[in-house]
Amino acid sequence: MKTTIEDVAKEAQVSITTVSRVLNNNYPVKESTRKKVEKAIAKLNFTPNSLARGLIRKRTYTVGVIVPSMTNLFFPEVVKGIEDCMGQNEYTLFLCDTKSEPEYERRHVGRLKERQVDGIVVIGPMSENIRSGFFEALTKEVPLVLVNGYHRGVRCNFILTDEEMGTLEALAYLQALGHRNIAFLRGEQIYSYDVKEEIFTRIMKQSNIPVMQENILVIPEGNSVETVDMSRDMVIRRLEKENPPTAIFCCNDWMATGAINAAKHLGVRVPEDFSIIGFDNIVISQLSEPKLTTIDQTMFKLGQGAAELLLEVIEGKKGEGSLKKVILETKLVKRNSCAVASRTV
Amino acid sequence: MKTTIEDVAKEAQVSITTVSRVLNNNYPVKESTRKKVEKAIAKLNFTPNSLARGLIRKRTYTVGVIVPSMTNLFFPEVVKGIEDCMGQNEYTLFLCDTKSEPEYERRHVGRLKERQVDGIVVIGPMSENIRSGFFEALTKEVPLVLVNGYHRGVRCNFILTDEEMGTLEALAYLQALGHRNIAFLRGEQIYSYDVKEEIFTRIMKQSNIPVMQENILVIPEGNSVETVDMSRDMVIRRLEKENPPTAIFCCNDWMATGAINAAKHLGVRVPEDFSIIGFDNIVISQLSEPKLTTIDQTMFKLGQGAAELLLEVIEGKKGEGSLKKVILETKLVKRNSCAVASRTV
DNA sequence: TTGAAAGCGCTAACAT
DNA sequence: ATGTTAGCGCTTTCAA
Repeated sequence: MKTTIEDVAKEAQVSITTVSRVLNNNYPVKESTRKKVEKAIAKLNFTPNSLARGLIRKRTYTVGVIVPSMTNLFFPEVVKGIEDCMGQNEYTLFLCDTKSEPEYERRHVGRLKERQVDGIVVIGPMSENIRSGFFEALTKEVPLVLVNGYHRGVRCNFILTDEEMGTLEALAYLQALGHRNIAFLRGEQIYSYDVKEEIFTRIMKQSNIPVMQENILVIPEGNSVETVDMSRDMVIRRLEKENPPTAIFCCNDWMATGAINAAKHLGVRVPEDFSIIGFDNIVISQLSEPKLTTIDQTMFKLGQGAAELLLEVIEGKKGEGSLKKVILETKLVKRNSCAVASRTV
Repeated sequence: MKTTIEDVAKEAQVSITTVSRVLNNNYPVKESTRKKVEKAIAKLNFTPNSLARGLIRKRTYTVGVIVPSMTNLFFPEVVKGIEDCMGQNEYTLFLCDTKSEPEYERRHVGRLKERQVDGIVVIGPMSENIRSGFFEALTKEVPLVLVNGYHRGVRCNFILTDEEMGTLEALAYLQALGHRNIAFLRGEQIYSYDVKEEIFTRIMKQSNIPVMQENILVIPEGNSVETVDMSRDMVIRRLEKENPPTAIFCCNDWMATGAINAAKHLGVRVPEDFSIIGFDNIVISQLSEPKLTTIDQTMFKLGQGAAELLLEVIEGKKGEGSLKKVILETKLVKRNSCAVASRTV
């Protein structure tokens, strides 16, 4: 049998209340008594049961973190930020992997509620569950923060990076280097790619550069190892065609890595003959030769920010009425994959 | 106020016992009663409180997972394996990041015990805590499985990959390709590097190849982004010296990536002029050009295996006496960074 | 097939 | 400064 507060009380010859008091250090206890109790605790190797504590206090000091994938390089970075902040506040994290299934996402939320978490943060929430009102409803039940995946008009707490500004900055940088014939590489389906493409098109128009359809490159899967090879092949094909671009904007670093490999394959020099800019600044952007110039999504900060926001909501307990949308700035990280355009169109 | 089982009972006009029975589906309940209760549950949007349940049952269906780092590419893969197995068994994971601090590791264990987890798996446990007997003592208190970090004579449940065999296989492969002048690249301190170096030295001796001290390359930090650049510089220096090796064995894929970058920097062709073999098969091994030949540590399986082993221990409840040591085989993954030696010493 | 009642280990009034 | 006691929300005998 596990030792309980009662065993400790007996051992120290005091009441369980007193033991509780030295445990929580929230009421005056005579020094000598405290010593006795502490000795008993040590002797019995007593560990308080936080289930019982949580049951009464209605506070568990746990939060749930839901991610679409553990192995994606982006999410662990965010989780780290959350853990960094929450850990300091004595919270422990539940981690749930949805494998990008809306169904699993809902199920995990259910389990977390059963476990009486003090709050939930969902990184990259599924569109389906945002649109259906699932998260709006959840917001009324439990402190909730969504990281990225922002949709207009959805009444939830959000924290996100300003991908529009980031795209703008990347494109401006390329243009400042003299590039006019710029390709755009994206994956299918995901909302943030749409946003980026829209901005790409707009900027090209504003600069009076006709957008060639051949310069919009779309691969099926945007966020995995396979993405690298898909991107590589796609870029090779484009580079071999007429009027090859002098630069490429990639919607994330996986794609940009593929672009670097494409150039290497063709003997095209990066950045002298071909400039490549990525997005996210995940760890692989520092692994290539040359190292990738990219837009930093500051994932660690995103995590910290999510945690801070969640803490606010938990403390606030207002539930509704005081929803927040926090937008973090992106940052251009200049490394070695971009240079002045060597030729003009 | 949250709705409780009592509210449901009132709504359905039955006793809480009956509600509990339909919740757990463990005693006969008349169909019509069940319907009533289910309707009440739905109407009140009732979620059972698993703290209360855990308090009674002495079973929480939670397990703690402790990792030295979230962002290391190796650990998330293992965690995914654990989650895959545990998730199917209705478990939820607590995730704890120790930042490689023995002190944090101990503190997290303490918190997990308070939370009454049914078991704990520690991935890459800190040597300090293994040697001090901390984990041996813990084994007597709670179901515990250690992933890697095996030390002889330590009475804990272990699961690990056979790194000795893996090293052997890698070296044999290199030799079969005709390489005799082989370099060895490692980081400091970590036990598994010691094991690998020992084998390297032994094999060289067995093959009557004098081990040149210049061929043992040691960098300070073996397991982070910085490792790539450190390795790159280290390999460049070696390759520029007398009698350069025709192949290199790298203790992990970060180092191997650095080696590839070194070759690229020097204009040395991989694999034609220089063969590189890595270890682990983390995701970056598929990103480089050429793709890395490496030894697969089957991290996902490692995680699954750990989960299965933990489940056994939890069910078994024998606590001691029945400790297990599970060893997984590694696998040589032939990709494109190794080829027949172009010259001999 | 159902219900009453005794806790699980702890906290927090309320006494003393 | 310390102790008594009533629960927190649930499961599980035991009885009906």
